[in-house]
Parts: sequence; C-alpha cells; structure tokens
Amino acid sequence: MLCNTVKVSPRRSNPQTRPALVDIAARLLADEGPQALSARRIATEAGSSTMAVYTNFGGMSGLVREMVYEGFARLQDYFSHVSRTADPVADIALFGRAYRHNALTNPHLYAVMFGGASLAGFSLTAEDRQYGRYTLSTVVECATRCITAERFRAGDAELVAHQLWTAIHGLVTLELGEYLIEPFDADRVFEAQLTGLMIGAGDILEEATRSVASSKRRLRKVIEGVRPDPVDDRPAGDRRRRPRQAAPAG
Amino acid sequence: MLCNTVKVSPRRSNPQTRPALVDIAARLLADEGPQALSARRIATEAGSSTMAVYTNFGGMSGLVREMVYEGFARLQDYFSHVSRTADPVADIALFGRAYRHNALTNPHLYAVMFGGASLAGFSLTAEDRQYGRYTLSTVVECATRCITAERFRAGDAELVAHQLWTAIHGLVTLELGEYLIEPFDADRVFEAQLTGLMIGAGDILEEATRSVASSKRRLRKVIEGVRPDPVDDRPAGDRRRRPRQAAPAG
DNA sequence: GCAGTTAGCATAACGCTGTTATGTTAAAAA
DNA sequence: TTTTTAACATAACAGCGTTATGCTAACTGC
Repeated sequence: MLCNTVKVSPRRSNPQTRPALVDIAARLLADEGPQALSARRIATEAGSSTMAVYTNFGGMSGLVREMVYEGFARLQDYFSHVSRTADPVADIALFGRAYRHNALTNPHLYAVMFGGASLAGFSLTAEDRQYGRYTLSTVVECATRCITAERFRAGDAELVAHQLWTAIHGLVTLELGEYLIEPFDADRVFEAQLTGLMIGAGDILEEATRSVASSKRRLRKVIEGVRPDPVDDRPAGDRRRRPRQAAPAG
Repeated sequence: MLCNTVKVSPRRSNPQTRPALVDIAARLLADEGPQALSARRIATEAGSSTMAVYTNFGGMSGLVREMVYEGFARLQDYFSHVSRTADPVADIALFGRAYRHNALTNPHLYAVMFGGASLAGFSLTAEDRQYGRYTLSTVVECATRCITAERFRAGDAELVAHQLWTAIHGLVTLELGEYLIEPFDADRVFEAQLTGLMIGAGDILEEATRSVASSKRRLRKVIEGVRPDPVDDRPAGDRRRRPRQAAPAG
C-alpha cells in the first residue's frame, strides 16, 4: 500500500531511495522547520516506509546528521567562491558576510547545525564537529594573510578566525531568534564587529572601513556564483532539489 | 493512585503544585537536559498527573516558557551584582564575564532560552523576547557611561551593547556546543572580543587591557554574591528548590 | 543455470510523547 | 445551604522513534 506505485521495487541497493530521503528531509526542514522532520512524514513523501530511514541512516539521528553535513557543505560552497585578493582584510570580511548570508538563507538548517541537542535526541559527535571546524580552515588561512600584510597586529591567526566566527555566529543566532528588534540594523552590528576585529593597532581605522565596504560589494558576486548549482553535487540526473531561494544581501 | 500520599488534596488553587512543577522541571533540565522535560516525568516526580501541567501552564509550551523566564531571572540576578565603578569599561567587561559565567553554569537552561524552536514545538513570543531584551538595559546604560567617559568613541550605546551581546552569545554558544576544541582557550577569544570592542579610537589599548584584567578579578565577587541562593547547586540535603524568582518589568 | 545468502524494505507492534474529553471533588460564591 | 467553579485524576487518542518479523529481489558460489 505504501510501496512505490510504478517502479519495479528492486530489493538490493536502490540508488534512488537514499538521495530522495535526504532531499525530502532537506526540503521539509527548509520549508516547515525542525518539527516537520519525522521519519513517518519523510518516508510517506518518499513513497516508502519508515524502515528506509533505518536501512539508509540507522535512524533519525543519522538523517539529522546528514542534514548537518549538508549545511556545512552549503557553507563551504559559499566559501569556495570567496577569491583571494590583494586586500586580505576585505577577503576575511567577505568570509564573514558569506557566512551570515548562508545562515540567513538556510535558517532551519543553521539551527540544526548549531542548535545543540533537543532534536530527537540528536547530538553531534566529535567527528561531526571536526568536520564543521574544517570548513573554517580557509578563514584561518586568510587571517594569516592579514597578519602577514600587517593589517592585523601580530598574533594567533586561529584566534582571530575564531573571534570572527563567534562574533558572527552570535549575531546570526540572535537575528534568527528575532531577538534583534525592528527597527534594528543588524548590519550595523555586523560592520561594527568586523571593524572592532580589524583595527588592532592605532590609526588604520579608515583603511579598515574601506575594506569592509569593499567586501559588501563583493558579496553579491559570491551569492550569484553559488546560486546556479546550489548545494550538492548530486549526479544531476533526476535530482529533485529545489533551486534554493535567494535572500536579501547583507 | 498517582495522587499525593499525605496531603489533604485541596481542590482549589493548591499553592504548592505550581512551584513544585517549576522546581522539578528546572532540576530535570539542569541535570538531564531538554530530553528529560516531559509532562509525564515532571508530573510523576511531583506526585500528580499530567493534567497539573495543563491547569498551571496550559501545556508543555507554557512550562518551557517558564523555564525561559527562570533563565533570564538568573541572568538578571548576576547583573544586579555588578556594581558601578569609576571605570565603566571594566564594568561593561564585567557584564560580559557575568553573562558568560551564567551561561556556562546553566548550559541547558541557556540552550532553551536561545535554542529557538525544536523543543516540543515551543517558540518564544514577542513578549518573551522583550522580557529578555529588558535584561540587557543595564548594559546599554553602562555603554552610555563608557561613551560619556570618552572610553568609547561617540556613537550609539545600544549598538555597542548589542555588539557585546552578540559577540559573547556566539562565544558561549560555540563553547556549549563544544565547537571550540581543547586545548582552546575560549577565555582568550573572550578577552580579544572585549578588547576589540573597546579600542574604538587610537592609542588607548593599554588602558583597555587594564580594564579587562580588572573585570576578571571582580567576576569572582559577583559569583560569590549570587551563589548564596544560587543556580544549580542544591548541595545541602535534598532540597529541591532554589529560591530565586526575580520580578520583571515592561 | 541453479541454490544459498543477503540486504532493502513492508508490515505491525511497543513504548514513549503531548494533548484532550470526561469525571470527581473540594473550595469559593450565592 | 445550594450552586458554581476550578484543580486535578483517569483514560483515551494521535503521533513520534524504534524494533521484530517476514518477504523478496539482487548478489554470490557453484
């Protein structure tokens, strides 16, 4: 009754089931939020039973974990479109803008990535977190360039990258939680954070401000670069993925 | 069968049931995390039925909301122990340290306050968030003093307060999510954030650094001031209730 | 080509959850 | 005293994640 209507129902390694489940789960999460992520709902929309979730992911936790990896993949996708220029400060500011744009574009996905537990008893493993941290290695490299160019005062590049990460993550979280009331320009806070991060020594405030402004212009191109081929690298056959909604520029 | 063993079971407005439910829920949340927050579990431990949750809170959402208010009350309790000194920068840094300490002391509670949805379909109302923002009004006032004392460059005090809030919230969230790996000195990030927040213009770096160091010493006294009827520790005997209940205001 | 194994999935059930309809009862109101 | 009311118990319902069982098509060895 619940079985697929037309297809011949192969018994071994149906190559369509797993990506379909991931796809439907991602769509449900984006459209209706974490509450819609139930094994029965996903299985029904995929035309199979809940067992498909267990054979493919070992349970709901595995599927939620897949969502987390999907989220980091999307972030990585944005990061890969940030080019290295002669202005490393503008580059690192652009990383921050891209991070924020990705989070605001995929709010529920972002919540699952960093929302801690509370979702069907799911919790990240150390390996999951390491996967997430790896995404930021590009930013650390950029921070090193900032120090080398003497735009940041000499110090730990990883510290600077983490400072940027925590600041923007906090901003994005409170934005998504609607704690920043209207009319409140979250973008002003963002730019102030970037500026505060950058002017480590003395009188280079104006130069830093120019870099921040420059990164704002460059963000559009990054977004446009990511948009066409959104998230994953599914074999492009019968992918069901929605073309990903756009979001206001930061 | 499930009713209380000894008490006379008054039918109208039992003054013990509601605080007992709040108390047990807070303890379960602190000890076992959000997963332990179930109506049946709470009611059983209170010696009543699940209906008590509905008559007193209108459902699980109402009880979770009560936890959020409890969380902000605890934060307010810490903030009330931050005194005004002649060094407003050290004061505002101390607000940040107190905020972080409170969050790390009540991790599950903090997660419920800012974890967004995902917990039994609970979501904050606009009024709830306003209650949370009110807690930060003290910090905004302190930021104003920093500007008046010309320790921050002239600008929007609310912007500065929100910058501090978002930065520390992000740090705390990633700390609780264990995204900051060991050995990683989250305290260094915290101090770098504070420093970056403060040195708005030129050559006052050393002075700012002194203020930050001063706030670190003062934190201990704040914690000790809050501790007497504190947060988590119900060490003595088998008391189940921390007193605590602060009054809000619009 | 055939037999045995295996893995993907359907079916159905278990225990759990939040929630609700109904009944009971004691306190407040008349 | 009588009526009303609200707090709570009981029991049920729908939905959840999960699991045991069985079927069957695909793979494997011959």
